[in-house]
Amino acid sequence: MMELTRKGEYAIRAILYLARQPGGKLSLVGEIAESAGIPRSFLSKILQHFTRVGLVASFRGMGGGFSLARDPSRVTLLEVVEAIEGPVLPNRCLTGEGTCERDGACRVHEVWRKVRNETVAILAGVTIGELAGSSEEHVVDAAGKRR
Amino acid sequence: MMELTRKGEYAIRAILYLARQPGGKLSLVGEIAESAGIPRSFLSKILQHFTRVGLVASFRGMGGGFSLARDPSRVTLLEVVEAIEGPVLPNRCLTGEGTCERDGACRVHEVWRKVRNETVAILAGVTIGELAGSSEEHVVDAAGKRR
DNA sequence: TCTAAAAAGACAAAAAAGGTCTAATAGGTG
DNA sequence: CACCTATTAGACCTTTTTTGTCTTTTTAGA
Repeated sequence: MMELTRKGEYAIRAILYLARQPGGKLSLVGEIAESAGIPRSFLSKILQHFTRVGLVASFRGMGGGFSLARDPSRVTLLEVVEAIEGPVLPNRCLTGEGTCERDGACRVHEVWRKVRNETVAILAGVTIGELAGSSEEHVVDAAGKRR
Repeated sequence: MMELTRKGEYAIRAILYLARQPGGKLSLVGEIAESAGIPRSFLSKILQHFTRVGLVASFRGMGGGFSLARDPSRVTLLEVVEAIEGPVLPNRCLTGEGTCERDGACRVHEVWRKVRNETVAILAGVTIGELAGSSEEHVVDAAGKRR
């Protein structure tokens, strides 16, 4: 349970890719897609969404491309994930749209709220900058040899 | 993101229903279904699964029905949820089946592990007995304090 | 043996995930 | 301006998962 979708994973990979580029440099969809192993058209959608939401900046035409709209150290993992997957809501009753087991004072409800709060706290506590951190840590890639 | 499926919700409701019955009493599928607002045939499948897993005991024929196989105070919410939804794995890379962003030392990985651990701890820390407890106990608190 | 239950398994509709394709739009450049 | 390049928009499609239903079989008791 509680799996991130492929789209979510792609989104994180793409953002990390952008975060690793030297400031100001623009990346093309195709470039990101190939490097991160993401279907190109699908990635296109994801980036468009990030752009609409303001997490990513885009430029059209020759010399165009994508870049992070903010400094990686000011973007949390929570933002990235929620932008793509929607708010963290482990249980429908937290949305207010239903009663999870029909009693007014549902205790299960509380448990899920706790789970959500913890999850949000963890995801909000880590930034893309930290995650992308200079891979002096050695990137020896098995499949997609990248520079 | 991270939503419990309807099946998961039904499962919790059904288990809570059983937990509230006087010890030794058997309940019929139809009875549970109606009382908890669950489609009967669907619930049937859920109960069958619980039975196979050993969380619920079933008896056929006249006078048959279902009951919890253990004391409610010895069944955790984690068990119930995992029995139906599978293990708590917020990210595929935790399963070992893929690399979430292809670097050997993936830091995102660590974050998801933290999320999983916290979630598991919370769900394992609550028993069905506590959740089913007679509602006299009056849950006052907003933040999650449970007397 | 008759009846009341659960068990098993095939089937199916609906929704979500995962992805592709084409046309439109905007920005540079000669 | 004409042309090339890259994103944007949106229609479309396939597969998988969810959410069920229905029918037949098995088991147990009276």
